[in-house]
Amino acid sequence: MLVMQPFPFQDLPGRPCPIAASLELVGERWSLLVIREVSLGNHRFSEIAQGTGAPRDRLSARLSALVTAGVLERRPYSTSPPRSGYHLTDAGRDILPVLQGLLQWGNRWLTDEPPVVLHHAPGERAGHEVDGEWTCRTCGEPVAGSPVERVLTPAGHRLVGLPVEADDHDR
Amino acid sequence: MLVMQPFPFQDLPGRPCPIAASLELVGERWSLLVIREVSLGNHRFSEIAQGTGAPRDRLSARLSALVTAGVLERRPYSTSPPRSGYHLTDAGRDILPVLQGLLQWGNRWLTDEPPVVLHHAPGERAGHEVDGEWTCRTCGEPVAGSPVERVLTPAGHRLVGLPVEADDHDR
DNA sequence: GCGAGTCGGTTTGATATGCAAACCTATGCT
DNA sequence: AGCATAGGTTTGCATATCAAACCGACTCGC
Repeated sequence: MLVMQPFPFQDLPGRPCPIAASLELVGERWSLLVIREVSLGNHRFSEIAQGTGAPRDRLSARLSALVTAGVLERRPYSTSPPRSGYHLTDAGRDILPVLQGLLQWGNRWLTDEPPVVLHHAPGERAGHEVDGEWTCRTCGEPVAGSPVERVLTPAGHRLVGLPVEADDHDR
Repeated sequence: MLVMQPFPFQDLPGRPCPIAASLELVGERWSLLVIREVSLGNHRFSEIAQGTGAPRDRLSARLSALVTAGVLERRPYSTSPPRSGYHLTDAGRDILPVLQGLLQWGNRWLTDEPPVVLHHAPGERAGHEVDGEWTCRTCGEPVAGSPVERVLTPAGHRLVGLPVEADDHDR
């Protein structure tokens, strides 16, 4: 299932952490908005530029980086002139819950009148606004509020407090 | 429930979108890692600096911005010398699912040997790794894969395709 | 064939931001 | 006094970002 380049966690500036690693790939400005646009069905350079508001040179750089990272793929839709659209890979689709989390957080805390909300089961009578929470697929329980333990592998550093620096009492 | 400043969605560079608005507050480099550190129990400047690896001046700027945004609050823990720690507000705690999403995505796609994983119900025999998904609290169904409709308010622009520009055929 | 327009970028030059390292203030410790 | 620690701020330089101009390949209308 691992199609992307293994990420060198130990090269991260702070603690070796999957969150920091993820942000190295998709945390730069415009990157997540590019993924949003593509997920909305806007696959072309000009559409993504309009939807995000990103400068064209930044957009070009981000698109290349996201393709290299394996989050997007280029897919030709015309040979003359040669034109390609950008589409989500499996990894790209798998990051959409993060965007839904940001959407819900923004709607909850930043406004009384959300410009866009998600509706569940839109055709049915019982359609309702999505009220998302992060839930464990294995046991069905919400992750927030459950007893959760963070388990570290040897490279994982200490979670709380300062790491013990290399001992220098002998110099 | 809205304790933060209402965000001017219409001032965003691209479409007026809660995701973009959220990223304006927490999308800059180091911000989400600062929130991660505080959520781990590292409340002091030097602890956060160590845990994130952020330069001290950047950290200072991010902490101030996050306090202003209402994601963190300063809480004095010593009067002489005057010292404060940084703690999550309700809004700050509410963004942790986004970090869990990034954690899981990084663990899934960036490595075979995650440096840190979340374990559910650690004391019990049935403890297991968290396999999170974004689920609707109202109906209990996963959001991914369900029929979901994006509902726009008037300010929400078109989701797909380019917006119709102001007509200029008469000049 | 010719001019205008579109698409997907790249280049340019000014501005803003990020960075490491040094510095500063207040305090405690001996 | 002399040194150490915490929590920053300042400095000087490097990098990234931005808006705007430019470019090559093509299409369309005539």
